[in-house]
Amino acid sequence: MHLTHAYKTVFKKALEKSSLKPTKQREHIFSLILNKKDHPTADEIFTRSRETMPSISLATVYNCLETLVESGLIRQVNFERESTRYCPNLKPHAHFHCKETGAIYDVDLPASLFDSLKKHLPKNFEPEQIDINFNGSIHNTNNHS
Amino acid sequence: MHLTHAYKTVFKKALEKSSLKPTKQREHIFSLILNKKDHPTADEIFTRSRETMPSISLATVYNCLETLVESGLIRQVNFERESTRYCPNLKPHAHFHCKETGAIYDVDLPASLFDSLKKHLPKNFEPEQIDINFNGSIHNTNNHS
DNA sequence: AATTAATTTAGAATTATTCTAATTACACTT
DNA sequence: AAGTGTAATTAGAATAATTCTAAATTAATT
Repeated sequence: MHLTHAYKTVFKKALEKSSLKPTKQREHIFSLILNKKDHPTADEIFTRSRETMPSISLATVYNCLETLVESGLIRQVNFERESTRYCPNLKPHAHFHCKETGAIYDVDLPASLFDSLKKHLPKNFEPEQIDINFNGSIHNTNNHS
Repeated sequence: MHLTHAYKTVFKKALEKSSLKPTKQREHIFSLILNKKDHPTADEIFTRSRETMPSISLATVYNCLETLVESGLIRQVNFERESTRYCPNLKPHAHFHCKETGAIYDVDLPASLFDSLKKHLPKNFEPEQIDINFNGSIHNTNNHS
């Protein structure tokens, strides 16, 4: 679990811009999220963290996640009232939530689609974020060969 | 707080289709949501219910809301991990959440937009519901007259 | 009227998250 | 190197929305 040099720079810059410190714990959690992009919950991140940093606490995990979100390095993803999940994909995209497995998939979307969504808002509405969540199931595509 | 004849029929039909009973409490809560469409939380609905039905319990409010959602009469609306809110608008629409006031506004969207969203899913992904949530603020449009 | 099944109810339990207060780590000065 | 100040981490308590449980009520059916 390790950040590449490039990500290390991004990490430091992003935190310092909000005058936050690039600590061991923050870096550890960020690298965890970058290296397994399965939209883990805080608790899952806590469990994974402990494998390589046994002294970290759950409160720290929550704190670090908050600072990473604040500094724009990761995004929160919410489905209904399930535990918040975390996503390092910063491109414009939506999420698909499989109601059978609970898994979450990124769905890339063109920026133009977000633009046409915005066009439907009254002129004085200023959106900062747009969340698009699909909920459904994933069919088996059987090959009858 | 009263359902029109038309809505009473819709209400009964929808519940009976899922073999649920059109009880006083369910009707009361449904009419409350229809008559003040401000996306109330369960707790707000509980408080409002008590004004005219003082014996209703919070558990019943949660139960009724669940059955109303199940039978398709109302929709749940979630923002981040805030309390779930309830919405009787069944047309395709999105929600705008004002981060200053916490208010939620319906944003009507053409069905075509939902269709083009769906086109970006892999072929075996079967969406059942699409939630679109804007988060932002509402500007003052001053009239310099 | 008796029986049955569904609904309502009060309160306990659960769970994700936030809060609190104490400790630790670190940069900066002397 | 020791001292100071600030931010970060930590453990555990507190909070809040929701769900669960088991008993009581209601309504429909025999």
